[in-house]
This record gives sequence, structure tokens and C-alpha cells, in this order.
Amino acid sequence: MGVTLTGRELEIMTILWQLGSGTVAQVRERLPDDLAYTTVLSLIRTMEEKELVRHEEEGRAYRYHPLIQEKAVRRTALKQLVETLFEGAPELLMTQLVSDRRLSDEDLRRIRALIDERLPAGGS
Amino acid sequence: MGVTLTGRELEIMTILWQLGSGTVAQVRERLPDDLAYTTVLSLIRTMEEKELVRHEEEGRAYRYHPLIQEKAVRRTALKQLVETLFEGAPELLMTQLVSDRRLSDEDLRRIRALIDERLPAGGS
DNA sequence: CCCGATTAACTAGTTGACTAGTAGTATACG
DNA sequence: CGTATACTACTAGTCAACTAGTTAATCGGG
Repeated sequence: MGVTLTGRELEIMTILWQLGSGTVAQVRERLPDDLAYTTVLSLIRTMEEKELVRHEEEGRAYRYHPLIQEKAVRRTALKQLVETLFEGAPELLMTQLVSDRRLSDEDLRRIRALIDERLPAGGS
Repeated sequence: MGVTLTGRELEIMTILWQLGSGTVAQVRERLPDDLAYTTVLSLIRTMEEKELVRHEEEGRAYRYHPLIQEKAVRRTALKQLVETLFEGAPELLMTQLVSDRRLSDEDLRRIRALIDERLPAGGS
């Protein structure tokens, strides 16, 4: 259930999300590893079969557009993580994030503000 | 970097974490899918090579003990997710969790209490 | 019009995760 | 002591992800 991507596919989608759209060459030069042109092409074609991207012709090349939203992928991945590793309990994940040193005071205040917005006024 | 497990390995580790330790048979009967005994054995032996578990002899069987902590796996997975899908910014992940319907008011209050503890007293 | 460069399509090889069978060994028990 | 049972070791096959080569088509410049 939900949109799931392999590692490489995610790298490619991230680039497409940033650019809005891109040709194979554009994606290729932005990938962290130096892959062969044909390799990137193969990946993108697979992604087109999965309906993750679509193409439109642009001169001699194809321009590829993302068909899925980053938010959807994030949601699926997060849900997956919570289910497999945090007993299906999101607050366990939250707790770990808050407990770890990873968040600055600034971050924490922002989160608290968000929570306050979300909670009905006058709670205990 | 950090402890990473495959899907099945995680399932097995979760069982070992719950039990404290276990034999192949004990793990096998608790796995969601009905795998052959030898399959589970193969998996666990691979995990022993990776130093994810160790064994001690117990009568005719081996008893396997986890060598890594659940917390370590959670930390790695969470960090991985933040880096690959949330621009390395944990507060983005927090924001999405808070925004989604997934958390009850109860959860939110608990998180807010945690944040309050964490933050230095006094001062927005 | 021809040449070099870029690109898409097709084909295929490698690797790791996952699965399971077979053989051999040890244990329990009558 | 002998047989059945449970277990480990070894071997191997399948599948998806990933990678890249070859071929053919297209375009721009001389």
C-alpha cells in the first residue's frame, strides 16, 4: 500500500522534484554516483512503466515529469517505519526524536507551537 | 554507517528482542510467514556471520542471543529516513507527524510535556 | 549530403535477499 | 541398543534491484 521506491528511484525522483522535470542527461549529472547514461535511462524507463514519471518529447530528447508527490512518498515511508520498528506507535518515534540530541531548542519550540495549534484550546 | 537489517532480519531480531533469546524453532513459529525450518536457520546463520546475533549451545540446539540493541536499529533507521526523504531536517518529519491525523490529542500532550522537560525553563 | 554526437530501445549480466532441499549428527526414549 | 526426531551444515535456486553494452534513430554543423 502506498507509493514505494527503491533507493535509486528515490534519488532520481528527488532530482525531478527539485528540477520540476528533467532529461536523462540532467538527472544523470546530478546523481551522486557516476552511472552510465544507459543505466539511468533504464531506471527511468522502469519508473515510467510503474507510472512514477511520464515523458513528453522535447526536440531530440525526452523530458520526464514526476507523477507522484514527495509528500506521498514521505507519508508511506514514515508509516512503514512506524509499523516495522516502532510498534505502530508514532509517539514512540516522536519520543525518540525529542530525546535524541538531534533537535535544537529552536526546533523544539517550533514543534511545540505546532502542537499547540493542533490541540483544542484549554486542554490539560 | 550504523546497524542496518533486511526485512526478514528485522522480523527475526524483533522476536529475539521480545524473547531475550531463542532457538531456531522458537523464532520460526513466531514469524508471520510459515517458512521452512532450514530457511530460518539460514537467515540466522547469516546474521551470526554479520555479528547481529551470537549462539550458545543448549542441549541439542543452539540458543541465539541478539548482539545489537533495538534502540540502535531504530536510531539508524530514523536517521536514514530523515536524510533520504526529509532533507536531513528532523523537524520536517516532526511537522508531518503532527500535521497528519495519526496522533491523538493524548499523544500530542505527551509529546508536548516531553518537549517542555527538554527545553530550558522560561523563555519563548 | 555526410559526419559526429546525443539519445532511446533492447538485451543481458551481476549481486544480494530470500527460500528451501539434502545429508549428516546428536539426542531422547522405549 | 536401536529407532525416530530434532537439529546443524552445506548447497543451490529464484527474484528483484542495479548496472551497462550494443544498436539504431535523430539532430546540428560543415
